[in-house]
Amino acid sequence: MSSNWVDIRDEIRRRVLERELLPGAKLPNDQELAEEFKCSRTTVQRAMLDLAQSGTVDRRRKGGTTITLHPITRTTFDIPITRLEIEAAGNDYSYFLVSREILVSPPRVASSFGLAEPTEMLRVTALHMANKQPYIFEDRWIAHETTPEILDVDLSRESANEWLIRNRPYSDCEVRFLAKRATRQEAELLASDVDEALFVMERTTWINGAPITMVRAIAKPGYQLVAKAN
Amino acid sequence: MSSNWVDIRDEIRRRVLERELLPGAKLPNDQELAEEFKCSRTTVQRAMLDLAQSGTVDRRRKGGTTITLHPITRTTFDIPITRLEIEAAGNDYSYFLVSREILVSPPRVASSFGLAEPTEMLRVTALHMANKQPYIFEDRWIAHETTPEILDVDLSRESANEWLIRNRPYSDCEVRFLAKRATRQEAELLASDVDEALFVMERTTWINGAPITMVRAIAKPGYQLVAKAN
DNA sequence: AGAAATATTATGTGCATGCTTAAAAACTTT
DNA sequence: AAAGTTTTTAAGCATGCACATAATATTTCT
Repeated sequence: MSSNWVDIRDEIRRRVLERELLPGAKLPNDQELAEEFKCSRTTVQRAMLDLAQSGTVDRRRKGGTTITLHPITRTTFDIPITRLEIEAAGNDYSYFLVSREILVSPPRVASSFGLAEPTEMLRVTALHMANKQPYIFEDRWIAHETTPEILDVDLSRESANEWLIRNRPYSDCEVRFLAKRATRQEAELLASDVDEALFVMERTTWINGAPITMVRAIAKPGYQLVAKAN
Repeated sequence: MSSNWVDIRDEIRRRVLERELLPGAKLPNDQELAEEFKCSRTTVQRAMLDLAQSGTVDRRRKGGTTITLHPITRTTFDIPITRLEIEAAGNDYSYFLVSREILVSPPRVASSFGLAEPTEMLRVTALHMANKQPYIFEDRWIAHETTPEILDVDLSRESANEWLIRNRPYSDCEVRFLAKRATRQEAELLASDVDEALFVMERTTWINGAPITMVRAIAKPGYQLVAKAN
């Protein structure tokens, strides 16, 4: 007769779906819910933690628990290592280095790191391919002041992507998604038309405030990032 | 001297960052960690729950806890109601209905719902504006078989977005992000060039298997979706 | 009346303990 | 050796209890 925390969570969700609980509605306190569901307050707490994390309810000390007033769509995306994404889809992965040079970062890159001054950085561009077809074009800036070892890595064999993920963990990461028109170079490498709309995943990482890398993963035409919400 | 769960989580994170724990490494079991941190197993469990949810560790019964072998970037995006997003940025929100008609859904839409047959649906297009400037163009298909009440709503006053969110909760939601070239109509409405690359957030929702709505939110040129990971 | 101090209350966190469950490992049987 | 069975192990779940903390409500003081 008594419930586990999943049952409680699902029952609250059901009440929201059935409109027995409307946005802004106040729930009974944990103690009362525990009595209703014939379980301990700890179990209710566990269910409420989950509902709060998914954005279904708001919890405030003394204020109690309320159904979120303005429902949002909360989605979690996992951005994997490109090689693994390709292999997971059962395709053959290959990679080649397009360019590698040391340059002063343009303002766009410096400002993304929160740096006032343009700095010398290692700039690497590379192409990831699935079944010999272009898949993702990677345009990367690496703060070689923070990660000097990268200068000794043979990037024509191993992608900077993987080397960094394995050897330089980060403490902070900012992700942005955007669309951009294909430049002539991008169009050539990704086998698309110039001016085609391309989907871009941009990631900037730091370790304890020091910049590590900023990468634009520019996907082939038609690429979609999919996730299930809730 | 004893730790709370946040301290434990942060210490494990630190060990990963400092490469004291490498990907694939096995952690001591909860009991041993509890002794190390001089706290109860429950507290360790709480920290591990958080680390598992953020994708830092993998936990398997009997298998124990290991540092995630292939680190991924896990990001949570909250997609708010457009009006609230605009108002939160301190801008003035306005909205107008562009079109409203009943049409047979094209294959692209039907297949997004997982429907084999094309079905009659209500198709609504509308423009959301910030400070009188175009912000997001909304191209929506509504399964009026599932939600007949929508036919009586005055969509020139209230956006379908808000009416649905308030009146038709969903049990399942699929989100996809992509880039598309501006059509002539989109370019006109969003004050962009034809062929400009536009960022699209597409959401499809169901309630217990029955389709509710599919919406393409087509953002103005230059729009970026930003999130902090971890 | 308005400000400051105090009490109240609901959630948050932690502890000790025991039972459940999935999966690996060990063992048996074919 | 392969296949099936049992055992063991480590994480997951649940309980009851106590104290911490933050936000609100109430009272006291000026």
